[in-house]
Amino acid sequence: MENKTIKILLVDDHTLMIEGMKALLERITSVQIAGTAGNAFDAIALLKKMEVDIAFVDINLPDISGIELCAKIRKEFPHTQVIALSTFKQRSYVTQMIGNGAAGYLVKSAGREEIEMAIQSVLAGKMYFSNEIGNVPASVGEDEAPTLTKREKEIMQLIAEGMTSGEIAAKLFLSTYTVDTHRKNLLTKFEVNNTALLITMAAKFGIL
Amino acid sequence: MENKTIKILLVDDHTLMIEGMKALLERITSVQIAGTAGNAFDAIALLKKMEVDIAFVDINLPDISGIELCAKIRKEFPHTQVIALSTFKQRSYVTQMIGNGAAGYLVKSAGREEIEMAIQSVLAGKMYFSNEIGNVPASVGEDEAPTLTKREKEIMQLIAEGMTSGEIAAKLFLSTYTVDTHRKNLLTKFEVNNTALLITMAAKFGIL
DNA sequence: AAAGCAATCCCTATAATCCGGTATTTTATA
DNA sequence: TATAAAATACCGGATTATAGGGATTGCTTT
Repeated sequence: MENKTIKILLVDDHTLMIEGMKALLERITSVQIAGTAGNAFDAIALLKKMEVDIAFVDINLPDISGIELCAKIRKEFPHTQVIALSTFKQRSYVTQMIGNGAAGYLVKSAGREEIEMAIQSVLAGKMYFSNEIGNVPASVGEDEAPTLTKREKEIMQLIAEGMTSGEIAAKLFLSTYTVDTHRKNLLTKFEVNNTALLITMAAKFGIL
Repeated sequence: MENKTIKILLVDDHTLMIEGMKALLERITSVQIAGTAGNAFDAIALLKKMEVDIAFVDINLPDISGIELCAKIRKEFPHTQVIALSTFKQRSYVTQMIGNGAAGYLVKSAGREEIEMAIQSVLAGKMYFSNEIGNVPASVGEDEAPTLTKREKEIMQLIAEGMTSGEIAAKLFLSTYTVDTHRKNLLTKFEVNNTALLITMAAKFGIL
């Protein structure tokens, strides 16, 4: 593990971010950028073609969330370790990423040292978390976020953006009845009984 | 400014916090605890009676928010500098505190060194921010959170907790009409047209 | 092949919110 | 003490959301 080059995959839809990471990583000998992808779909395609040791995955991706991608990678390419990338804000995501198999979590403002440390830690089988995450919660009796289906997440997002059931239905080419059913299921899953509390919970869990 | 004792006011409704701070600060020569208050009202009263160099203000106070108190202090007692105290979570408040004249921002888990540094910085006319806040935003084109009245905040909170207008009215001994009016005003102030988006925005601004 | 789940659609009735006004009473504050 | 801002209360109509059902299709997993 010491004298082999470490193959890295970068997944982020912000080109600047990819470029920045590349520039940083290329200065590290023993590291090689195996590929870059702007979305989860391309990332999976690349992983099928090559061996990758570490995948840096942005939490916000255009197609599916980085959290899902993380789970997918861990399942289909167990050799590949995942390090999550995010802006500092969504610390509620940290828990979710860990739950889905991420080996590390870096904020995007991290410097070269942090990234190197993350890589070393993860290859050594340890987890690494960005300093900026801080002396995080160890959170008091936090509840688990319910598991949502793709459609539910999509609709949840649109509700949070202020769209009515009718508008959502129109946008997704569905019947309003269908959207209503999904809403009902969301309320049930979150164990709440109105939209206001639904959004509050979703925000707490970092789903928004 | 060097050889004078620095007079400090502590404002926090958690007695333990006050005690802890006192213990820390008393070890620093040249610092003198001028007074302590458990709410904004008492704090103002104390400020009227004595000269205070630095006020440590908790963001969460029982009567009015620390943010408002901060604005008030800066306005009525310009000689007094304000350092905000908060738990690590509400970093969205940092921006608001700065906007309202705070000279510093400390997380409650800060140690003696941090507090000393904060005091020194602030007296030297510089701003101080807790390490744990991190290389904060410099935030990209963020919108300003609208200014809410006390009642509005209160009702906003209850809406977020999932209560209906009727329930809120009962709890606050108000007419449902009144609660509805406040809701309307909230929607107007946030420039949204339903509760879902209202909560989303409030969460973004860290009001919840 | 059966079971389970996700996603779709339908119906009815009740409850809650939203929109557009208007209007009085407190409380701050200049 | 004016005057502004906040808080209170009211009305009617329109729109949306919620609660309680039931039902079909397709996909995956056992």
